[in-house]
Amino acid sequence: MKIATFNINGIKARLEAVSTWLGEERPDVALLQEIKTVDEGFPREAIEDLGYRVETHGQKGFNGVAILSRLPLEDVVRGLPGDEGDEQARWIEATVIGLKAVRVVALYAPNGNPAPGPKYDYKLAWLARARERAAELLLQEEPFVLGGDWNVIEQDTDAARPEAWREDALALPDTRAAYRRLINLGLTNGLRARHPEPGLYSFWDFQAWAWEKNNGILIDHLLLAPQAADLLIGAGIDKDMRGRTKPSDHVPVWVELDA
DNA sequence: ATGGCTATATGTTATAGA
Repeated sequence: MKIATFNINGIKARLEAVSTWLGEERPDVALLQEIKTVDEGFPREAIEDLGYRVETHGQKGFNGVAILSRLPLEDVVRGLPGDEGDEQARWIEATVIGLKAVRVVALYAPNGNPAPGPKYDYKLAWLARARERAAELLLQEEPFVLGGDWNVIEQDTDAARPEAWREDALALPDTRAAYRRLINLGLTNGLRARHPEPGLYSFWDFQAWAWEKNNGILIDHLLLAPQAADLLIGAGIDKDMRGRTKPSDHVPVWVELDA
């Protein structure tokens, strides 16, 4: 079961790029972020025609996540628990029925800038809620994958220019600490389990020739429960997507599981 | 700090992204 995460930065602008990618890479499951549309605005038929089931959790203009799957989906749940007043669409779960059942989450963590401030407070609270949900899922002792744009630069080697991010909400010590508290529940970073080397990135800014200068950061991650890490076969980044026509500023990151 | 690119909707400008 190949599971990819991809922040597409708007499905309306990215339908062609996403369709081409699905056809070439054939992920069994695609966890999408920043669909930037309400559910009714998602081009469901176009994706279904490619052989994918579609489950969305959208909102108007910003955010929004989706799960695309060539395999059956069960028990779809929308929203991250822990704050009834949170109206931002950043979390959707489903169980994928492959050779084994795998619970997957498509998530879009808050950016959090400017920090300090209310947006940063929301980010830290959101990461704490994600940790609580992960702890709940771990109690079930079944395979799961938390895939998405975590908006966290885990360590300086995940940025081409770490000094440029030192004061940024993506790399501040409190951000890294909140992320580590989640990882330390016992989750495995699928890409890093196979590729620990520096210089791997999943985002390059649209501005200032970031792509041309390879000024990137790694912030899109698939975090595996122990029962999913046991099934890990391989992992990678579809880096070439960033150099194509009308790209997203993110590229897909994927894992292959024996499931 | 400024600057600058992209997407969306609030739409000939503002907001958010990272």
